[in-house]
Amino acid sequence: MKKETRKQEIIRVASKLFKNKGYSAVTMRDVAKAMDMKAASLYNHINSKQAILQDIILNIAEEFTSGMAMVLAKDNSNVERLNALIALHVRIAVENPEGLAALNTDWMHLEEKLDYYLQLRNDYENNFRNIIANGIENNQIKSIDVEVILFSMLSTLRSLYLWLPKKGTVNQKDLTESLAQILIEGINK
Amino acid sequence: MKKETRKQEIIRVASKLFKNKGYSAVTMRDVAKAMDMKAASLYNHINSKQAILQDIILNIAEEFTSGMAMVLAKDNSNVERLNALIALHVRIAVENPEGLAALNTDWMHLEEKLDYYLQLRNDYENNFRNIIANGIENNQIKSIDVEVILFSMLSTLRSLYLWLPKKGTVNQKDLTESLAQILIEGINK
DNA sequence: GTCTATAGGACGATAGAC
DNA sequence: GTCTATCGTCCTATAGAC
Repeated sequence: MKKETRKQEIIRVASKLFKNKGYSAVTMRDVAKAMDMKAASLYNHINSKQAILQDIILNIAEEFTSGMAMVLAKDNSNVERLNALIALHVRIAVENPEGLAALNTDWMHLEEKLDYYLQLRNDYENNFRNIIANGIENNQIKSIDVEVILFSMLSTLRSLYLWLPKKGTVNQKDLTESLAQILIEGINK
Repeated sequence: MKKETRKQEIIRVASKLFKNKGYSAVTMRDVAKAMDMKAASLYNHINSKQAILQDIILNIAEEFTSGMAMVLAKDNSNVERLNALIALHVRIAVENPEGLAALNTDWMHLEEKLDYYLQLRNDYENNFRNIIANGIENNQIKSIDVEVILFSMLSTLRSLYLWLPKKGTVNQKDLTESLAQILIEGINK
């Protein structure tokens, strides 16, 4: 494990604050206070408040993009691919719940990088949708409105960051299996 | 249908802006511009920006509370109760997606009314959890971690506001049925 | 690399004319 | 009920000393 640079520390502390109050409500003075320094000093390490948001959101968005590429690279069934995507979301949520919060609630405050982010998100959703649609075509998944299935799965997976911190230390494998069962097999007996 | 007062109009316009940028990023000058008036004039109808947020969030929170009370008043099975709660969330999301956005993303910016909101939300979640737990006890619902089921269902239902506007006019009954099938029966064939 | 000081503007809200 | 003018405060970011 490499030692955390001052810049990385600022970004980590800022993402925690962003999670609690949102990007717009967090001031550079808040970040500085949490870092035990003055706001002006932050600018020796980062270029702007906006640059912090970009760093947080784009790193995670690109992690989802490469995760999806790996899922699609394997020659698995559609249901197996959905299971792999559930594991991907759980892993990223466990590793960086604060960053995920910013991605989910503050992406609209991106400025120059907004279009790039939206493109990544759109591509990801299209790939997710195609897996579901293929599953329905091949009679592996129930013939329910693709958009409703996509929405339901993504809503749950995208909300993991809200819920994980409450659980203390989480057994990643157990959670992935429970979620897979609920999202794919349902809860009815 | 009673005629909308100027105050109600301001709150409706503000909730639309809050949905797009969040409470903190929306200024009273933004609200005034959208109303085609000057910021100072808003204060003849509302007491403060905070009062607008309170009105939006607490009205919806109380609607969920009374909806839950009605579900619990009927002598139905636990699975039937879950179906009724799905219908409740769909109805409120269709009626007021902008208000739901504020409730979901800006509740932490409530000031005096924060504790009251948190109490309503906590009570609602406890009732929801008990329905699931009773269903498991009575062998109607699969024996999966109650918290994971609760989280999964609430995540989907609470995200409806993000997704409904994309669908244009929604058939409320069809959506409720699709969601019920996915959330309760699963997607696997 | 941290500080003090401050530029330059936006913020919520009020006063008072009409 | 809407306006103009403005108060006092806070914002991001920079300049320059140490």
